[in-house]
Amino acid sequence: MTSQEKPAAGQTDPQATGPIGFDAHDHRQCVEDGLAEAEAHCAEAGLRFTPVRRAALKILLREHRALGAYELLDRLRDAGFGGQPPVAYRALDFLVANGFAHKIERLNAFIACAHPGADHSPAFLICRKCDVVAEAHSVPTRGVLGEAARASGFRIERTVIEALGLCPSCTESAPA
Amino acid sequence: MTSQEKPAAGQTDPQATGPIGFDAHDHRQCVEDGLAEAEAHCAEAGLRFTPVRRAALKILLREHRALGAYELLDRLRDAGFGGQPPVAYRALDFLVANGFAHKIERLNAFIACAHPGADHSPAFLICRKCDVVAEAHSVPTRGVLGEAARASGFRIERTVIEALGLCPSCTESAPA
DNA sequence: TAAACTACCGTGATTGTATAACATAACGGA
DNA sequence: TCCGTTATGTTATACAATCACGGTAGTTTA
Repeated sequence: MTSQEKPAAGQTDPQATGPIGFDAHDHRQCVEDGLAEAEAHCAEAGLRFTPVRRAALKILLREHRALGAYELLDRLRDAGFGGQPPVAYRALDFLVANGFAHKIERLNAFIACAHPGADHSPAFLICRKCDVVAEAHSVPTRGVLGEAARASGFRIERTVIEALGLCPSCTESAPA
Repeated sequence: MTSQEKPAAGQTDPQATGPIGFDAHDHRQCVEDGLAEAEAHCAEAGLRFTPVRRAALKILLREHRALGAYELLDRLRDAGFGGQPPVAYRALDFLVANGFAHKIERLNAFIACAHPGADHSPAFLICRKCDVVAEAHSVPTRGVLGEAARASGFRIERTVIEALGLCPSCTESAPA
């Protein structure tokens, strides 16, 4: 784990305003927005937004980067929840299934959704140097996959679209 | 593991002609082609196509589906090579680094390249029912990732493009 | 009100994936 | 022949994910 300009190791300062995706914004606000959004969506859909699930989402929102399952588990334990793997994985399953978080396959890690509420197919830009992750939208029926699927009669259900490389700021410090 | 129209469990008959990608072709031939292609490429590029690496590629070519690292390891052990994880992973690293095989992130598994020789960015269609994998070409600078990268100044180095769903034949047997 | 049901949570153990760390053997050039 | 590089073998361990079991709390049903 490379935590660079973070105020405290292991626990990000919720007051901080820092880079998300690749541009800056009010971090404190988006944690609250994310939780409120999830709360509303669950209430409407009859889903149970339980304490563990809420805590897990809060941790992911605060961090605003991809977190491994065991990292999340550590923090859940610190927060007074169960400390065994299934505790984290069940919460993550719920969050991912309902679009509040995404799994980054390349990293075997999870990140809070940057566009809560929307039912979408995400695409990610992942910086290999500073671990920042930016989320964009993709359209499964377009692009190479869509063409190949149409041509062969394949029915797409989910897509994994991820790019690994250097984010703008890391590109400057390590050119060529 | 769901091996459907395979003649023997665990060990594919090298004489068989069966579906690859989603269409049929001469399987025996493509194993030999793949090995010959790799051999030639290594000779030209000054790479060492050692016995383990050759055996690993042969196993992947024979199977023609995504194989887990430990599955590959078992077969390497059966073939008289070292039985510890790094043996498989180092062979896989070599094959992937030189484009003779690809990793399917979604499955944590590896598959022989279907277009040997070409330096390319692969995209995959993965059937969740029969585990067949089809390989297509993608162009990193196009599509959602390319647009997002250009817009933000991100420099793409590698991409992971995978679709999960139902292949043509599985779609028929399980419609809706 | 009590029984039955369901969904969620906690825990222990296990399997699968991947790499670190270190020692040895094989190859190639000075 | 010596030496540096590369590949392999081996041990151990970190990290990821799931299985299986039992308990609990809330709801439904009678």
